[in-house]
Amino acid sequence: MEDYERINSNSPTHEEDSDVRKGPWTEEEDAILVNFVSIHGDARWNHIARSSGLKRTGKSCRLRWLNYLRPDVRRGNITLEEQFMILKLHSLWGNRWSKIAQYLPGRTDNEIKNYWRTRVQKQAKHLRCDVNSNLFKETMRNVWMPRLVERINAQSLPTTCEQVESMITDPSQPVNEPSPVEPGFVQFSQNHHQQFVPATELSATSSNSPAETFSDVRGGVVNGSGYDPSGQTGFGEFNDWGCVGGDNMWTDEESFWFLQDQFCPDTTSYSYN
DNA sequence: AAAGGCTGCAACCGCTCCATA
DNA sequence: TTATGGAGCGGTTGCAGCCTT
Repeated sequence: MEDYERINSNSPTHEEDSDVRKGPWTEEEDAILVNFVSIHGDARWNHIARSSGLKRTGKSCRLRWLNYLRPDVRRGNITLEEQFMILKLHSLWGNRWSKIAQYLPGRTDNEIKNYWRTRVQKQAKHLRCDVNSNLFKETMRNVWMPRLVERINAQSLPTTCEQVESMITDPSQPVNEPSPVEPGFVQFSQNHHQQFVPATELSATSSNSPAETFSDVRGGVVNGSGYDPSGQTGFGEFNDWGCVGGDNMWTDEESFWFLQDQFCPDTTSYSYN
């Protein structure tokens, strides 16, 4: 309790002292919570909130622990495999963030939700379509996801498409979810961690997949908007969204026109802004 | 250099579900 | 059966830091 009193020693009034604290957590609060959970375990959050002396709600303590303080929380950028998993699992389950998070070890539902809102929905916005629209789903399924698989396989040493498919587990074999590999899932192994991808989706990565079609048309001209990729010879790597990366990174507008050309070739009324 | 806009993320809110008395 | 409290979930908000003008 001394810790908490020290934290809040600058509180001006007794009335305010009795208020529940909100907002960003301090290092001292984090230390108190970590110490308390290490002794008493991560359950009964209201009890923890009261007993620890933290003037936080149980919900706030739980959230802070799960999303930030938990020792197995993974930080850093979302990997290609994780991006693929998010796209795929969201297509299966929708906004079931906690369920999706179960298949991304160390990632929290909050992190995945933020990723979806800030990255994926941004792309949908640029396409002037809803994330639940057929256009967007087609874009995900036929461009972004196959491209992600290509890049994942390119990174994995040396893994061909056939080798990836061979990693599909026997659906008849009983396993515990979410790890080891769930029946019907494919295991990617990279950077000392593993990811699991529903095997049903790997069929889209075969040699006849839309990804090949996509590759074939790289550098094609997209008309009607002032965008002229014909000047961009020698494309570099495509980024996560099917756009060219590196020095030849496509802008959002360029990728917008490219994707429109792929999926709405007959439409000329769209505009980018 | 400064101001305003934008982005990404941490945290909160409200609701639902579930266990227990 | 119903009331109550705790836990968990998805949606939303606030803000720090970055970017653009």
